[in-house]
Amino acid sequence: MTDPFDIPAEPSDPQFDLSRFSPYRVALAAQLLSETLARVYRARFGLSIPDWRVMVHLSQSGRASVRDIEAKVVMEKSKVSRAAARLEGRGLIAKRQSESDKRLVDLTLTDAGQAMMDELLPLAAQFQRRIEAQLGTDFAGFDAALSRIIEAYHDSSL
Amino acid sequence: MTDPFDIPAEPSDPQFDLSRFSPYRVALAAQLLSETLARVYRARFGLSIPDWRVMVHLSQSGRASVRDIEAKVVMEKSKVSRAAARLEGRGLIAKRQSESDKRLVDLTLTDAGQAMMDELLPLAAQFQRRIEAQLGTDFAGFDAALSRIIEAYHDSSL
DNA sequence: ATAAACTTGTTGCAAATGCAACGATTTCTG
DNA sequence: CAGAAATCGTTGCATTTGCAACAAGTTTAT
Repeated sequence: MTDPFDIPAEPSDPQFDLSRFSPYRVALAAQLLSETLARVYRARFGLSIPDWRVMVHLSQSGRASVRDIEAKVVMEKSKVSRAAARLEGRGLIAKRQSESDKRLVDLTLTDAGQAMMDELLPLAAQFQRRIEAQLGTDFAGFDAALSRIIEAYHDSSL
Repeated sequence: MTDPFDIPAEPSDPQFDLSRFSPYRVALAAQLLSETLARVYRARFGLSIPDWRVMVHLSQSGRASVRDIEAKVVMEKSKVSRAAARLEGRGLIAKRQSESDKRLVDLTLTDAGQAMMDELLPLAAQFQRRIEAQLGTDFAGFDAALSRIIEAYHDSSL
């Protein structure tokens, strides 16, 4: 990927405003949304955000290895591994060595984990609807912009 | 309990898609942008992101207390305090007790710090222009949406 | 067939983080 | 004005994080 600063040079504004800097604004929005959600996850389900991401991914994919999750939800594999260990300890997921490739670990939700997600996912869907309502007509551009950013910077980073 | 691996794993809520969940997408975009920038800050200036935020805020405000920075850039005060200690150790900022209120600490850039920002800020401005170019017509809605999110969740969180 | 190279998941370790507690100061209240 | 309450910045502590190293397993190349 090209150097982030490698664009045609122009006279730079002497006035730089942090509060208008998009990377800062995105980080701030992410932090505020995460904190709001994390409070609910933790209070109602005892889940950290890494825990939550693993659970949600498993509820979608049905079965996944640590590596699958690492790639799909963009978390360090050690973070995934530790989340999986916690969740297994709580009986929310099951871990098994894969038959086809014994390096891999198959992760699946247990019945208890499935039950938790049946309760949790509607709340997440509700939150999503709330955000879309809050953003109104700006949501389309917002979502499109996120897609662009995620695609543009995906390979250049981990 | 049933063996989780006996059952062909089924997604519990086909309606919910993590990759479409806005809080997740914002967090991912923030992470990718932060990693891209953090590489540059660290490689070229030896600054972590907390360091960078403190430096940028000081270059704007000229003088600020830990409390000011905590509020403006939404970082824990201990994080600000430690960043300030690091930066003072490197001679990039100066710390002194405030005259008017002796609980406060006045933070200012040193000449060395100012020189670093004179080199750094044009790169940041360049990066901002690059993002705006990448997002094209979606940038307006994107930026408006960020404003709404930041405002809506600002008080409900920290 | 076999050694080298690579992949996967876990763990040790150092650094970063969040939170609470604290001393020092200032402001509030009666 | 005095005592209580609040604010500010730092620090101790436990937890979390990222990175590198590692064992176990698989693929590649000769």
